[in-house]
Amino acid sequence: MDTDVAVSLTADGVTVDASDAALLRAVDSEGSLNAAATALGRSYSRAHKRLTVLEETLGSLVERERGGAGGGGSVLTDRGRELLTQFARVHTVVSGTAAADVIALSGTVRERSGRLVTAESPAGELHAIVVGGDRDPSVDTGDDVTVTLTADAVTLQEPDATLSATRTSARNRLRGTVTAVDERDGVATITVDVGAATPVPVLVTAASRARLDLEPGDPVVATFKATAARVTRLSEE
Amino acid sequence: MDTDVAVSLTADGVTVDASDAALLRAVDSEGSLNAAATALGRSYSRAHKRLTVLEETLGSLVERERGGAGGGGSVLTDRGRELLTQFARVHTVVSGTAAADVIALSGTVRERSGRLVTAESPAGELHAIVVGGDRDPSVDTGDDVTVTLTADAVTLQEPDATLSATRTSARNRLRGTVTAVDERDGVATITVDVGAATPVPVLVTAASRARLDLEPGDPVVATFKATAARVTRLSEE
DNA sequence: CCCCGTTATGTTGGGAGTGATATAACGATG
DNA sequence: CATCGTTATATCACTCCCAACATAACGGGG
Repeated sequence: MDTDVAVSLTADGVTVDASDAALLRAVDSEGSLNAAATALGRSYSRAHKRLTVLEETLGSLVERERGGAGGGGSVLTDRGRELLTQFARVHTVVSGTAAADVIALSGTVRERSGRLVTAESPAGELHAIVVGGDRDPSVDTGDDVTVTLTADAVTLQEPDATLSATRTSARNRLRGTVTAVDERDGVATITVDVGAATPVPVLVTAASRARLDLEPGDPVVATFKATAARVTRLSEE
Repeated sequence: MDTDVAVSLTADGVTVDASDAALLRAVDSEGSLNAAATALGRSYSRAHKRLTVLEETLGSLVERERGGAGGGGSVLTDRGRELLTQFARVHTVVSGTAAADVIALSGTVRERSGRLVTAESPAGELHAIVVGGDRDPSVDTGDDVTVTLTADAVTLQEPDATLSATRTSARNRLRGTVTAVDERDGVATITVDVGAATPVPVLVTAASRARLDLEPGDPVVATFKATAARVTRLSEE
């Protein structure tokens, strides 16, 4: 059961999806809208129509010239290239987190101020933020919630390194013990039992794992930023 | 230009998308497949057909009974509810990162071992991992790359807190100065100039901002995990 | 024994998106 | 001035998806 995501950027009613980005990318590499469409196995007429619709609200994305030596051609404008890089960046970031393991901790809300929520859980005190979601009834004190984050957002520390806690950002801090280590390709997934219902997977580099000398049974402290964790009502699950 | 994502879970050829999850959720709250379909404004026949297709490969998701007092009804099975929570968790995590600001730093690869890449950048040395992406030609030494991550993955520290660096995971560490502070709803976006082409936005809680006493002009150290940052070839943008 | 609302199944028609095709305009090159 | 491959535009037919409709089976309750 692997997860995949479809990213799209939307502005003023138009939404640029992956196929649109692919079209722009093909125009950039092929040099003409016609060649781009056939390279992607799409019809020229549709590609052209789609492009004009996009440009109608986004401005000029492709500089098109007809006639001339080779019959003409198309080149990406600065705006088009900028749109492409923006899409690529969001895509890599989002698909990156989609590939990461998900951590879910359940607790009850003790306090809320603004978007910041503090919750009690078997693993300890949790700080996280609410994301102004789609159909998300706002979280309130006393609610049963789950705090979700990704395995790559968690940092591991030696259990006695408490002194530096005050010098950095306020962070979640869970004590636990290593239950499993899975290292491959320079990256290690450390499974940590923090007292929650389910052990927590943590993604670290092999270098970090070696430096901390982590083996099953070792005590560790797992920390993560409050802004990297999201709070949702349990009913919403 | 805001970004939105469509999450879907796929297994054995079937992909469960948001509308499927909504259907299951409606069945859970309405008590019958018929009521669920009409509540969602969808036709019953289609909903039923879709459900059977899903169950064909995922196993029983909904316990259906016909006849009886109220004519029957449908209840989610454990598997169905489990699928629903899994979907919800992935959804909140992914849409959470989609809502966060994207940080992009450009550099050139100096070394690679496994999925871990070390790159040189104007801001300093960067460590990040390659994500086994779609059409991603693997990154190699000498390549011009961009390292992308989200603003919520970056931690801020006082500039003189260097001593604790060795006790925690190997991390990226960029010195810089605060150029802007935007605090609202208990969450602050700190813009930091780290020497890169573009200043870096960092998302912290208002409490952290107050503790570190961050104001424009102040020196800070921005740190982030290597496993939270992705490397992509520059041509791929 | 009838009633009722549900599950189960199939058929039909319409609408949206798209490929395919046709035609015209374009303009540097030879 | 003819050529050529492109852009620009319009139309037609096809496919896919889905709502709508129809029909049957089901079974506890009145």
